[in-house]
Amino acid sequence: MEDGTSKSLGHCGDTDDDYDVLQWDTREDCEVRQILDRIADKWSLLVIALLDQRSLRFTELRRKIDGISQRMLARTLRHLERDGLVSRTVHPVVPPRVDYELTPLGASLHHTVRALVTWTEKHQNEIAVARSAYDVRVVVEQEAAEKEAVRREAMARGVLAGGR
Amino acid sequence: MEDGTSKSLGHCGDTDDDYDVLQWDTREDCEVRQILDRIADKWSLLVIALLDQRSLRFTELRRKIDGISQRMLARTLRHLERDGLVSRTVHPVVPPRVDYELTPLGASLHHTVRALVTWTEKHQNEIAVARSAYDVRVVVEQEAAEKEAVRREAMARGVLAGGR
DNA sequence: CAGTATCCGCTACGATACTG
DNA sequence: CAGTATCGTAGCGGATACTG
Repeated sequence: MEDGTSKSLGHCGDTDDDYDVLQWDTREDCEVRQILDRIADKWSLLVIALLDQRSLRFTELRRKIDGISQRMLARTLRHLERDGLVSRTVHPVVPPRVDYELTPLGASLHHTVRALVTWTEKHQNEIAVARSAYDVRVVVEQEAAEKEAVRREAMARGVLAGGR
Repeated sequence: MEDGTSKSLGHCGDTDDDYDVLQWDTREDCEVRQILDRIADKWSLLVIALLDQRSLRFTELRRKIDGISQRMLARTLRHLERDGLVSRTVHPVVPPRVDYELTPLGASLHHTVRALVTWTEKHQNEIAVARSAYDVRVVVEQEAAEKEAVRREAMARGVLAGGR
């Protein structure tokens, strides 16, 4: 619907008095943030990765991406098209046929996306281990806290009893 | 939600009759998808990128990340901690001091995150151009469609008038 | 300072129905 | 087939208040 791209800026990285080595602006309205949020959303990564293999039709994408609704696929594709990452080709035949493929810009992104996916695949076991370790720690700490509470209460009662 | 299928996972990439070169499972419940969604969310990328510079305290992070609420920062940090990407160190002093830093695992991710950010910075102008081009196209097409509609209506009325 | 707890609005998203 | 339009809902995320 609306779209707040009224900002003229071209590079928004060097303003605050308090910034340091960070090479990238963290401000909310920064264009980089916006683009990043768009690219790194739930479906875009999937679509980009799939389209790198070859161009695909709407329904092919739909079938390949488990759990996506037409709505979200259409939305995602339009966003990617708008950002110039994906091109849309309508073949005037019946039944209608629409092909999606990565633009050169999109293809250049894919290299990075692939790296991210590869990293995730490579480390998913470590992450799984870390998660269970964390979950165990939380439970243990909770139990310890409960015992501590009981102990204190008992002590307080002891003091009370002694003071009478 | 439900998950009735007894998957022989361990590696979940090769089941359907219709799969191709894609090296990564697109299914919703796949662990890779879940991890990706977590890493690539609105704040995680920021936090990881910031922590690569040096370890930071809670409030330092809060101040550096424009627009984040305590709630989201705490949430994000706990998620990252749970996934073993960030370590949390409590210094028992007053006032309390808590340092966050990347674990080796988190540091290895950062390399990839950095690549993503760099790509975005590099191509933000191209994307901006693509966007305005797209927006113009949409407006033009809309206007054309409206004129077409008017034309047809006029023709229809003409036919009606002639047929009377 | 470094959080957690509570409330709550907004919108992202899915399900469904309809169009060219 | 390739979408758009409409509606209902769940949960993301912000604001505020409270704790250790």
